Amino acid sequence: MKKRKSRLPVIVDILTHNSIGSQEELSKQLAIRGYIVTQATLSRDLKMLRTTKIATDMGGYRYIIADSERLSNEPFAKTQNTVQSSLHPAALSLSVSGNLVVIKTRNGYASGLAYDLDMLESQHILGTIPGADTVFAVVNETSSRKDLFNLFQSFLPQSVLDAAKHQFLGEDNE
Amino acid sequence: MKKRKSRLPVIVDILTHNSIGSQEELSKQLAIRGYIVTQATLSRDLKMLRTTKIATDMGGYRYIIADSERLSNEPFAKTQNTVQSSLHPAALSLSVSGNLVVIKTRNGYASGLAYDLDMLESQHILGTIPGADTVFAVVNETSSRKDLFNLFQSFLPQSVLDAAKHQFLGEDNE
DNA sequence: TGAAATAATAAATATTTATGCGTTTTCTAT
DNA sequence: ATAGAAAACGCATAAATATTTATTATTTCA
Repeated sequence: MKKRKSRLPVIVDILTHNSIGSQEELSKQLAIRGYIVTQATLSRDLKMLRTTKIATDMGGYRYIIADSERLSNEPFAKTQNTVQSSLHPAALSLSVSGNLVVIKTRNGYASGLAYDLDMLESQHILGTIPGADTVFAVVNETSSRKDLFNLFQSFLPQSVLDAAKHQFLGEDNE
Repeated sequence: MKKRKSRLPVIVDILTHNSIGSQEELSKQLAIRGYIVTQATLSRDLKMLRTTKIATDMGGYRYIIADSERLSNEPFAKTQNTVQSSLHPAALSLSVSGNLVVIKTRNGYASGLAYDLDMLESQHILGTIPGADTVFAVVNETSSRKDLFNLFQSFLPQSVLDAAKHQFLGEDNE
């Protein structure tokens, strides 16, 4: 049975949009989607994806995807575009410095947010790199701050945008 | 016995400069430095530090420190400044884009390199965020490329610098 | 086609990590 | 100084994860 190829993107998707704390949990989520595998296989899958379990600030754990898997390889671009265009609830703050946007998230959510940001396929964002609770996004040199503001308007909660508004109006406003 | 406070920075130091693949290994390294603790305690320590085990491309595993612990809290600034000013052997390449420096490292070493870069406390580097094999460093807007070149000259191997030299001489050379 | 090589997987097991609980130490406020 | 609370810790064990081994499916190519 060679389901691995189709399964890995699904795992990425699950981990990105859910808080999965163990391989058993993941197994159940996969089962729902028609993939029946043992924990042993998941251990290998996760190693392959360079997934990693990290403590959340809720006291538990959560699997997140390491950056390089998404930054360079990007073999999973077109999963099952589950990007709900709803505003991203895990975002805490946003700031801009030069061609760089820094988004702080609740711990464990950076990966998911970066993923969703990627999925927008905006010409204004050249690439993202998530940590555990921080996303760096590199901005296209030709994009204006107004472009960015518009982009994030449909992506981040109003409260976050409000707090960051001055960032988009300062100098360099093209 | 309340050694935790003094132990945590040592753990950060050990994980930063060594490839530690299990809590047993870490325990041994700590013992060498005079900290005798059980695995149970290390499990708690590592959770507290938001440390995480990630697959290396050597087929094994390695603990790395999550970014935010170092980015925001930074309670461990002045550990035992074990920053050997020797050139960083894990660095593979360096590139500059705008106010951003991107350093590629061997897998698992980004965290350590970012840590050492932080330790330089250069005014030219505002902050770093490590992934598994990539470090993003945000550059002070007022720093010149020449400043950067000088900075990295004493930090990265000559071969890496050579390959990146043109990056510092192109446009925007102040 | 069919033999050999490769890859994916499960089952069982080994290894590693997390945690409940009881004890001791440290801290805090009186 | 001392009671009470909080934090740190070890021990034992539970829970989770990684790996060994064997099996089956898939690919390759003669």
